[in-house]
Amino acid sequence: MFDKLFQKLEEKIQLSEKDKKRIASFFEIKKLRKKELLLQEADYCKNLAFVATGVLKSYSVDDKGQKHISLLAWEGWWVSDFKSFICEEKAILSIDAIEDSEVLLLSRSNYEKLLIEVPAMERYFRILYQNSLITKDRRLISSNTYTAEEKYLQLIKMYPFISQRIPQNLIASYLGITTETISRIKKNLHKDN
Amino acid sequence: MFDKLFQKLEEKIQLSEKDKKRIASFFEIKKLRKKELLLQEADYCKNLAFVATGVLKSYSVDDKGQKHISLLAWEGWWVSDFKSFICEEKAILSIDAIEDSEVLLLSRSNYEKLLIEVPAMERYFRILYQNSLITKDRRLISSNTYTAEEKYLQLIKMYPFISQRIPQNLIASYLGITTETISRIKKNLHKDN
DNA sequence: CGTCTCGTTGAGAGTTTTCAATGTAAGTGG
DNA sequence: CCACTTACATTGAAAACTCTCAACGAGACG
Repeated sequence: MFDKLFQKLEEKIQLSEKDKKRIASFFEIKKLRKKELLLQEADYCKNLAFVATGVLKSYSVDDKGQKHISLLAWEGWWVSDFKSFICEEKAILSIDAIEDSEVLLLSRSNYEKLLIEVPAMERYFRILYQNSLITKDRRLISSNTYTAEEKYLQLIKMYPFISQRIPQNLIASYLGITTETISRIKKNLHKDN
Repeated sequence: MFDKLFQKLEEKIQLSEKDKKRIASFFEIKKLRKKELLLQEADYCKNLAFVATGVLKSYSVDDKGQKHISLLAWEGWWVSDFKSFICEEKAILSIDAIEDSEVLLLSRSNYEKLLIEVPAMERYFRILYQNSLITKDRRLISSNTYTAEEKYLQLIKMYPFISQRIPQNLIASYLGITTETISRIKKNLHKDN
């Protein structure tokens, strides 16, 4: 269960066996069935979740009841309603499992303790957030700059196998467009060949 | 010149006078005239910039020559092409001054040194990035969820005085819409009163 | 077999952009 | 101080893009 976590941590920082044991002790293991909720909107987000296996999605729901996916979290990714987790406010995101999944949960107090007791983790999270910022920046530029078709093509290029694992309607929601629009984009692409 | 920097740092971490002197030694001061470039697209982004006074904007230019502002950086904000800075790639963003400004530059090698020599700065940047992530997340959700009018109103609510300092066409670019659209939104708002 | 989920298609509606023209305020050099 | 230029905002009309709604189809699953 912790293999994936340590693998990801060790991409960015060095850890002794002792560190690893200490780190593991801060996490709680949770299994999720497909569609099961990890976080319900308006609850407090008590954990940072590391996805060991499976895929989760985090999303918000607007006034008209439409879902907007903010993150697709695969194995090796972290997911939470960050603002709720950090600021101890009510969550505006919900999080659930797209497939049966296993996650490692890190509570707020354990997060703080971990950062202090294992200084390398302070560094790990700084680097993780630094990289996430880069990704988010590009997504934001992309979202404001490109048409639906361009955004879709960029996504496919970045994650060629995404449609084998994520239904089209969720991909659409992630891109901020409708599933019908994707359907038409695919049709046009075929025409052009 | 460094007052603003220390003020911002001390919102998040504690610093001794000795730390402050050490920190200051890593920075280089630069003054920018209105419209002067801090970073040119396709150059390498060699610095993290802290805005001491003034406002800068970072933006990308698409195939059609249109500018898309990714960040408006006021006093107390940091700005850079993060990906270029961290990964040492060519920048896709340009950065210039909207007003006469003063910035403090932190080079890549000084950044690394600073994080190691002053551990509190590791913590500072972790918290800074953590908060930036929260903001970016909300912007991304907003960008994918709301209409031009809703996005504009949200921005005005968040930064009531923004239009006193930032021309409308730049605000439009920041929101990923056109200045004409903002003009029409304002017209409609007056009608409703 | 029936139900549920997911994707496709068409037609019409809505939003935002594009392009072009005009207005207005501010800044510069003579 | 005026004339000229430049930057920025407004308005209209047409075009482009994407959505909405509704119907239909295909596959998975119990």
